[in-house]
Amino acid sequence: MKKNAKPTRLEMELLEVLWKLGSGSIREIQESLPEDRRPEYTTVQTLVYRLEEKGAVERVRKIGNAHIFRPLVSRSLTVGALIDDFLASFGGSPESLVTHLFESGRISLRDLRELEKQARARANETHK
Amino acid sequence: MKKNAKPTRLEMELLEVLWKLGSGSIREIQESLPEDRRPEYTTVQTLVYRLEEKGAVERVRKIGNAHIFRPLVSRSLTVGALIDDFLASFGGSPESLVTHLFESGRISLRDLRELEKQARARANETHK
DNA sequence: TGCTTGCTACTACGTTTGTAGTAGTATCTA
DNA sequence: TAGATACTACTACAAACGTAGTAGCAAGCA
Repeated sequence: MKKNAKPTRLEMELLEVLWKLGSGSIREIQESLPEDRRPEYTTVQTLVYRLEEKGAVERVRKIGNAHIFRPLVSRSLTVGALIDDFLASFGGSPESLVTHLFESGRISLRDLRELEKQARARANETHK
Repeated sequence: MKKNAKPTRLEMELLEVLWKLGSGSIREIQESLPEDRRPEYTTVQTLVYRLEEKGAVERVRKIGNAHIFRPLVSRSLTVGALIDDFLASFGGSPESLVTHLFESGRISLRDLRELEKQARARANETHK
């Protein structure tokens, strides 16, 4: 997963859980998933094993006979990879994406102004 | 493809070609693809057939013995579906996406201001 | 009109992804 | 300590995707 990490939809859901929990067993991961789409225990297990093969998670210790896993990739880098891939897939620049968000009504002018303000605030903080 | 249309990466590339051309034969579509990743003729053919099954394109007429295809879905609706799906997949709101774009340096404060300005301009036009 | 070339229709196949079952073992509990 | 329970390791499998080959027919050319 290290290079060009791009988890699949379900893998991403498991990773989100691990990022939130810090670490956890298969069972804990499974039970942290939203009940409406919670796969069987062994399905989650398979996914965790695949993430392990890809180097996205690792076993840190055992509790009883259960392995505890933790993420090896950061959320922000992973989301970044997803965004890059997505932008490439629809042949768009970040600007065109934002434009589309606006034109399709997914984000309002007000939102944009607010985001811009926050961005400026963060930029200032960083540079102070 | 009508409901919840979500073309795959390659399907999207073919659709982009058709949106640009208006309509075209398999051969034209294939040759409009960037040379560095241009699949074999029959690969493009398979994809076009699949798009046809999904109702994303249709045959409009024949030239010689070649069928001419044209898209049945609009680019903006399709891109919109992709964006929605993407946002759902990483559990994000449009705002968080824009924020991430900014924080990861994919878009600058200047870009954001510019986009916001353009957005306001378009908004004004629309409401006048 | 016969030949060559291009296109169609169909089939094939490896990989990825989502999904889960099974056999066996380690733990805990009564 | 024997039985119940939980977890592991492994296997399976269908659908979606990317990729392309083959057989046969149709069109245009010599």
